[in-house]
Amino acid sequence: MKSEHIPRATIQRLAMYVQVLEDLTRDGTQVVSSELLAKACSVNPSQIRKDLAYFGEFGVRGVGYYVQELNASIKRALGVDRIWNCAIVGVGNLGRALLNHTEFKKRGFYIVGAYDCDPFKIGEDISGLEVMCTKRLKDKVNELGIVIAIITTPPERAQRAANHIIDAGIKAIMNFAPARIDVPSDVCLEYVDFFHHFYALAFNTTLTQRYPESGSGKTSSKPKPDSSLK
Amino acid sequence: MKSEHIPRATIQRLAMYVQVLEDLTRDGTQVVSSELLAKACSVNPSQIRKDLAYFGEFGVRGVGYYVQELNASIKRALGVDRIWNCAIVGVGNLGRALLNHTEFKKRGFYIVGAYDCDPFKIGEDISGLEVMCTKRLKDKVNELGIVIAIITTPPERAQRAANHIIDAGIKAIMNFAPARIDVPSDVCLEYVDFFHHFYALAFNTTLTQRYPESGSGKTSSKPKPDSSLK
DNA sequence: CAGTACACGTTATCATTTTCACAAAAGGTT
DNA sequence: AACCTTTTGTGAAAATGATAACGTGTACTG
Repeated sequence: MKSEHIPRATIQRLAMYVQVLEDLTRDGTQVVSSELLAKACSVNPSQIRKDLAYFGEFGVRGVGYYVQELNASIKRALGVDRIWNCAIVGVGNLGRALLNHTEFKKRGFYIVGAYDCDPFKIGEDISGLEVMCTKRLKDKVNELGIVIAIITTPPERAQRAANHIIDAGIKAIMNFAPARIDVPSDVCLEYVDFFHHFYALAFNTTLTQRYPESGSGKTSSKPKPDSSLK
Repeated sequence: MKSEHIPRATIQRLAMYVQVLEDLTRDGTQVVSSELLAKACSVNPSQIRKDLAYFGEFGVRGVGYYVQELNASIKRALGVDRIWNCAIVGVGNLGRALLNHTEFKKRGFYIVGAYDCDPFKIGEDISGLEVMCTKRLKDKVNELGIVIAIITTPPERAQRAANHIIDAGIKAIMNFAPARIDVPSDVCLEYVDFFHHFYALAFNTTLTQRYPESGSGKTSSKPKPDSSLK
């Protein structure tokens, strides 16, 4: 029913539910059952009910879940019913792409600062944001209300970037650089490396081609529930 | 020791090991123990030995693993010891960013085609690649040897893109669009949505701030092994 | 050339996560 | 107003994944 320890997998699924619920909202669907939601997400219906049970009771027995209400509840549970101000550290290809990515604002993650150690980049304007020296991050944290730092440096400079971030007192880091970094235990850290997903895809594809039997050669991950959606 | 069903988590960790092993290679390290590798990856040493055991015996007792050799073995196990030709479907901000991302080629994923349904984009040249109509994908698959399709369309067009891809006979899809899609069971599908990671970060951060006790408010995921690295 | 320390591979144990199964509650129906 | 259908919430069972413990092979030492 409430808190205790919540599996990481649950959090990831909650994020997925939000995605589907927003699709449903756009479609104008009012109510959804765990069964239907489960199908759309390729998970087990009980799974969904269990996941939600960590945070409270959001459904109506015999009816299902009110789409918008559930969506709002999950977002509140995840802590994404607010605005998170972010700074980007490392203005290379990827950093620029993220700065131009409109989805950030839509999802409540506002990029309010861009930092780089390259003197040639400092002063440059990217979609209305002036690139500043990474050393100035510390001064700007309070002024801009930065709570998340996004590392988009080359791998060899990721740790140094992290050090600046930690020094600036920021407690949440999203690391896009393909390198492991060390941070104090009071700092939250997430890695994004989509090549890991590519590796997984390559592996599954190779498997499927070798043993074309069991569906899409899943390793043992997701179930294959029905596979017939509308 | 061999095959059986391999957990998805294992695959993801293997990808991480590769990353660390390549760092070690650059540093000139010859041999690494499961203990050391484990520390660098924040996992349990047994975990690493177990993960590797799915694929064979790669170490030497009393010594450890030869870094380069192990790296090559893992890559072979994952199926990334070859070149995978990819096509990008959807040439928006994100698609362009990926097209310009040099890391793809380094990792063995060659982007050999770019497709979009917008007439204004067709014909455009992006880093040496001519954008073509998505409908032409089918003709080009064999000619270019495309085996992976990358969807970078807006969410509402993701399913249509997927349909074209399936129709073209491609069996592996990497979906960057924030939308669930349906594919036949013989098609491998992976999702990349880094907002899921942002949600997880937001959640953990919120937790940590509420209950600052247990380290970085981990839900229950990774261990916190030692936390002292060099 | 024994002896010893080390680190892997493997089996066994433990913990967590997922699934199953059912009782309780809501809403509609006769 | 009682009944029936539906679908949630939840505890128990099953499956899965992670950790610990142990035995084995390697290399090094004296």
